[in-house]
Amino acid sequence: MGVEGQQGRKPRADVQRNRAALLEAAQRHFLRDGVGASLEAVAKEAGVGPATLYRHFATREALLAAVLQTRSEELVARRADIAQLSDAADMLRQWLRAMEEYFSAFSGLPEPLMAAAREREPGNPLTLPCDDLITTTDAYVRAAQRAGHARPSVKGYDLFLAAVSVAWIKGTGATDEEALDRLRALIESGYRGQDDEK
Amino acid sequence: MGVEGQQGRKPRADVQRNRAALLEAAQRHFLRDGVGASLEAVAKEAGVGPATLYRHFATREALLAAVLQTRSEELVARRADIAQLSDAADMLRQWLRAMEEYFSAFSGLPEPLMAAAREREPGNPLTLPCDDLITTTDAYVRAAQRAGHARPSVKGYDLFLAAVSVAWIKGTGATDEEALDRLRALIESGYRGQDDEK
DNA sequence: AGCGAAACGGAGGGTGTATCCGATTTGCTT
DNA sequence: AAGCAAATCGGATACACCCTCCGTTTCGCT
Repeated sequence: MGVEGQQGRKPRADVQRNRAALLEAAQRHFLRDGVGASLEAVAKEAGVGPATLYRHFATREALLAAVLQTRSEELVARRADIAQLSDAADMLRQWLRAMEEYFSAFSGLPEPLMAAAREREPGNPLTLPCDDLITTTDAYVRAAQRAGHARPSVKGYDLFLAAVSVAWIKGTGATDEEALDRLRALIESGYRGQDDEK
Repeated sequence: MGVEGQQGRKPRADVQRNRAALLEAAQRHFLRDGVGASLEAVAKEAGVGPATLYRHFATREALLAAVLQTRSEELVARRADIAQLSDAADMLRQWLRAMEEYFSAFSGLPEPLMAAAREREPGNPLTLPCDDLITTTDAYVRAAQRAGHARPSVKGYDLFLAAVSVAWIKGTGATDEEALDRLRALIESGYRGQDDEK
């Protein structure tokens, strides 16, 4: 997986400039209107034509993935912090919370995220980050299970789904923070509890 | 809440015919394409112009609510069956499952449903059925709590949210039935477990 | 400064939503 | 059976958004 070392030509200045302008405009629009924001409007605000936007980001998902890059790095940083904790239960809880906040970056983000989780082809730019999150979650779950803080039957993927769900509900704006807290408590109690099935 | 007894004129035949055709076409399209189906296509398949569709159903939600009427009645029937059970825990579990199936009638249905739950105005035709479901869920939760099968801090609304979430995930088509079962188990374990917080 | 490749962006085709208004259908009356 | 007025219909239309083609412009290199 070596990087092509030789760059036959220096990248054009306008390319970088436009890309940056597009990302900034997209971030604003995604924040305000959710992931369904008008790409036409994004292009206009960035001062470029529609074609330029599509040349830089072939699909809405590609643009979304690029905009999420920053937040993704924040998440990695938080993951490093969390890894410093001593209690496996705390680690899992905080990791779930960090994921949930990541999923809540823009309203409607859970939708394309789940679509990415569905596809096994790497055609979707969101698939890779998604898979990474699931794997990480599974590691935290296993650690919690070894410490006796999680039921053996729970999988990392399950809690990934739970975190996406909470983020989805939050994104609909239908509920207050209090109800969300109760839901989080419900989930936590759900993976902590005994495996008492027959 | 008396019905206006006098009908100055017999309702026109074409009105009823068109309404029925629209509902049938809408049902087919919602089933195939989810709640985002093209209303234009629905009108065409029903053999009417777009204006006729909008005259009968002012918004997509109104059409959705009308199409859901049938399923809503099925749900009421199941509720009667469930009320015959002896075990409060069984009742709650089966009611949650029945709701979840109702929410899964069409792909994407949870979205407008949550939007309806958000609005306090009865402008949205989905708000009323929604409120009814929450109230019913709360009744089942309370019964389960009295029998010691549910934590006291859980509210009906919480489990309504949980059921909507599971339906949403199912609707994304990203997961197999196995993962959904684990998620349901997680939720059940969540509301059954002890209230062991400090 | 000039050249060729790379990038740009406006124009345009396609789909979907929602509304206006002249034409049509319908139920009722005579 | 025929006519009337009101209710209903549906094509035409305005608008928004997505996405792509292609002639024009910009940029890096020499």
